[in-house]
Amino acid sequence: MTIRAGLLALLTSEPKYGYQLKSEFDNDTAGVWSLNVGQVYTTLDRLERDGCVVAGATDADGRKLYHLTSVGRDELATWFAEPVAEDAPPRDELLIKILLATKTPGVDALEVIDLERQALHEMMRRHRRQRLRLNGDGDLTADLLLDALIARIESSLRWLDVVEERLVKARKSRTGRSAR
Amino acid sequence: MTIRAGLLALLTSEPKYGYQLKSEFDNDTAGVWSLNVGQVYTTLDRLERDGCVVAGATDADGRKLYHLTSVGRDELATWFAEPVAEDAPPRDELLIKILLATKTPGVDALEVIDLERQALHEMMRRHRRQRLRLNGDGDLTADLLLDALIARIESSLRWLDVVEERLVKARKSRTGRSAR
DNA sequence: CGACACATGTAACACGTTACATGATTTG
DNA sequence: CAAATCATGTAACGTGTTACATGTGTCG
Repeated sequence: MTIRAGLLALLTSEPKYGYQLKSEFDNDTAGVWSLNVGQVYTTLDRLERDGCVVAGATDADGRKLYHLTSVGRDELATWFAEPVAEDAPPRDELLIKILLATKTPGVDALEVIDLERQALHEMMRRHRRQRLRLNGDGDLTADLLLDALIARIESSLRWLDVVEERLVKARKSRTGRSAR
Repeated sequence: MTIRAGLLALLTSEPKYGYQLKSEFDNDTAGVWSLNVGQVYTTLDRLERDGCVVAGATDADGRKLYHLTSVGRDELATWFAEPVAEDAPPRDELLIKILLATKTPGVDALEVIDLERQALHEMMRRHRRQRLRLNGDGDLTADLLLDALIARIESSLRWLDVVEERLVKARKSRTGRSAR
């Protein structure tokens, strides 16, 4: 739904062609969620099939321009009008993984936590570096996006600490009992 | 990948049947990511096709038991050994939506933010209520999961505040200029 | 000239999701 | 007895993803 709605959003201002949509989406998400071009075309096909867009005339350079229809406009309006956080949160691989790690025999949850922590730190470093690079570009969007990503990672890191603490505590009390 | 790996993880301790896997997964994720039973069976089919599990004999009650194979064990080990946060973060609908809302003509980003904020607050209330209910159950996992979800929502809410602030600031400076 | 960005598409597949069908067993 | 839970499955579909094929234009 994300990409589909994203393309509709990009088409509201004016008709655009596939490759252009890819570039704009990439820019608007600061390159964080770069699209595979092929996917833009397949998604456009589906949008056309569903009557959300129509492929009008080509532009001066022979590029096929897609126009938003009223159906598409409606779908987009609905997307903006309905909150994302409706029911269940999206399945989060990190959370599920850690929870299962604590319950799976033969898997040391503390090791998994450490691994994920390192990867998150690396990710955060990358984001911070990118934010520094962008600083001064005046690109508000990119800045906001990076803020969100960094904040989310920090939240994950704090959570990993909490989980680790509880595991260590549980482990200590267990060895304490068995060592008596 | 999440469900697939999840089923493998649940099968490490002993052979299990489909319905059992569904219940255990639901429990392990505190009902937050409840599985559709049908999906368990289709995923098991795919796992069998890929040689990760084999359907052995049925148990005393005639339920089909799936055993983990060495291939499955390997795949699971790889899953645990590779960090989730590898490259790009998962496409986040909320972030993309807000970013696009600020750039889409005819859409009031402040309204969208407000809507999402309300939904997030509602979600958080639900999680907190559930955490209170569970308190005393001694279910460590559920508690940890709810902690993570609440923390994530708080992080999203803070971010929405930041975005709103910047938008209001930008809007003010614009009207200030035009009103002169 | 060679590499790279631009530009459009197709084929195949993985994963997830929903809805439907069917029947046994348990329990209020 | 009726309803709910247990239990297994199938069919159809939507989205996303990758890899591949193909061609034009541009720039060093």
